[in-house]
Amino acid sequence: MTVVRRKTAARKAAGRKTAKASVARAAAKPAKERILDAGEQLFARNGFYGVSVRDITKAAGVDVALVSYHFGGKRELFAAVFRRRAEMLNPERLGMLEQVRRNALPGVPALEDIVNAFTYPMLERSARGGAGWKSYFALVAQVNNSPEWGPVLMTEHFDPLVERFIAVMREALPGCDAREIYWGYQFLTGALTLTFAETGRIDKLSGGLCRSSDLDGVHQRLARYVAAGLRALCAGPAAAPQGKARSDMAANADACP
Amino acid sequence: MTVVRRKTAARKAAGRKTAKASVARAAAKPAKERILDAGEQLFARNGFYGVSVRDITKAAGVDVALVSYHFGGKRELFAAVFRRRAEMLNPERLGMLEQVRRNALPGVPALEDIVNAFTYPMLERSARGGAGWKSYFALVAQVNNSPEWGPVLMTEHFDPLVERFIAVMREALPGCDAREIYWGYQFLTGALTLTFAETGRIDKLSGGLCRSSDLDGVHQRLARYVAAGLRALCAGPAAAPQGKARSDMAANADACP
DNA sequence: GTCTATAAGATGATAGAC
DNA sequence: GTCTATCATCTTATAGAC
Repeated sequence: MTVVRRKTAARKAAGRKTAKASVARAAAKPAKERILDAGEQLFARNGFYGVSVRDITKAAGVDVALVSYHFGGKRELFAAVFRRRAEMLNPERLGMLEQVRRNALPGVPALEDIVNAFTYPMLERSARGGAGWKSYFALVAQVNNSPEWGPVLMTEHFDPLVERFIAVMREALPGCDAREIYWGYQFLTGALTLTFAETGRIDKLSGGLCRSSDLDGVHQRLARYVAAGLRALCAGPAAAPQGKARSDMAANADACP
Repeated sequence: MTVVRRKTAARKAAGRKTAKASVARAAAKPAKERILDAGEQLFARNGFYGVSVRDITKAAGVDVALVSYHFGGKRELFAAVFRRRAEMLNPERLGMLEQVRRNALPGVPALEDIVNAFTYPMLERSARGGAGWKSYFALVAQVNNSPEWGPVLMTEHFDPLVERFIAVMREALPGCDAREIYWGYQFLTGALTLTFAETGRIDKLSGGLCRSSDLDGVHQRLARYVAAGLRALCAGPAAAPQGKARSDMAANADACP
C-alpha cells in the first residue's frame, strides 16, 4: 500500500515478453537509446534512488541485463543520461554568447543579453524541445540541489561553460568585485533550475495567475531580474537593507520574537 | 562495489546491541526524537529513496520497528521530519514581517526589509542553529526542487506564510502586476534553497573566492539582489533585453547556431 | 546484442514476546 | 515503548545460452 507509486507505473509498461519486443521494434530505436530515454524520464520524476533498473528497462521495453551491458551499471547510466544532452546544449549556449559579444562590438554587451544567452537555449528546449528535454531539465533541477550529485555532475558538465559566461559578465560590469558576480550567478542558477522543476507550486500560490509551465513568461522576466540584481550587488552595500537589517547577521538576531 | 556509499555510512553507526542501548541512554533523548534527528540528517544527504529505514534506525541507535510504531511508516516519518522545524520557523518569520511593517509606519516597508524578514530567520539558523538545522535546510532544498514532494510539502507548510509575504510585497510595490511578484518570489525561493543545499559548487567555480557555507555573505546580498530584481520586473518590459532578445522566445530561435 | 536464470542480499512492514 | 524474528518482495548485477 505504501510502496504503490513506483510499482504501478512500472508494471503497466511491462506487458508480456512478446509485447516487449514488438514495442521495441515499433519504436525502431536502438536499445541503448531507449534506456537513456526511459531513464531520463524516470530519474527526473523520482531521482536516482527512486527508480530501479527494472523500472527503467520495463518502461524502455528492453531486458534488464542491457543496462549493465551498455553502461556498466545504474550509476553509470545516470551519468550518461546527464551527459547526453549537456553535450548537445553547451556548444549552442557558448555560440550564442559569442554572437552576443560580436553584436555588441565595439561596445560591451548588455548584461541582459549575456544572461539571456545563458538561459534561452535551455528555456527554449524545455518549452518546445519535446518531452525528453523537459524531463532532462527537471533532472538538472534535482541534481543542482543535491549534495551528492551536484558537485560531481554540475561541476563536470557545466562549469567550464559557466566560467566563460562569468568572464563576459565581468567585462559588462567593470570595477565590480568578482565575488558579487559569483554569488549573482549562484542566485541565477537557483532560480533557473527551480523553474525547470515545474512543480506547479506557483500555480497554486497565485491561484492560477501564473503557471509553472509558462517558460516564455520566465524568459521575459529572468534576464531582467538577474541583470538588475547583479547591478545592485555591484553598486555595493550602500543600497543595503534599511532599518535594522545590517550586514552582520547577528545584529538582526534581537529583532526576532 | 557499486552500492557501497549507503552501506558504509550506516554500518559503522550500528555497533552491537549493547552499544546501541548505551548510546541511546547517553544521549538521554526519547527514541522518537532520535529517529527524527537521524532521518533529518540522512534524508538531507540522500533524499527519501536514498535512505532506508534501517539506515535511520541504526544511526539513531534504536530498533527498526520503532519507525512504524511512532510514525506509521517511512513516508510519514519523512513528512514528520519536514513538519517539525517548519512549525518552529514560520511564527518567527511572520513575527519579523509584522515587526518590519510596524517599524515602517506610517510609510511602507522597504522591499529589502520584507525579503530579509523572509530569508533571515532561515539563513541565521542554517548558519548558527546547529547541525540539525543545517541538515533541515538542505532537505528543504531537495524537496523544493522535487516534482514528487515539492507540491505537497512546500505548499502545505510554507505557502500560507508566503501568501502573507506576497501581500506585503504588493503594498511595497504599488501598481505592480501581481504576476511579476509571484515570479519574483519564485526566483527568490530558487536562489535561497540552492544556497541551503551548500553543494560546494561555488567554491570550485570561484577558485575559493566564495564559499557555499558563507551564509552571512548571502544575507548581505540576497535581499538586495531580489529587491532590485522585483523592481525591474515591475518597471515593465521597457527595460527588457536589448538587441535580438525580445519578449517572444521563438523570435530568438534564429539566433542559435 | 539480446535474452533467461539466478545469485546474494536489502527493503518496508508487522506479529508477538517482554 | 521497545525488541526479536520473520514475511514477501524487490534490489543490482552477472554467468552463460543464443
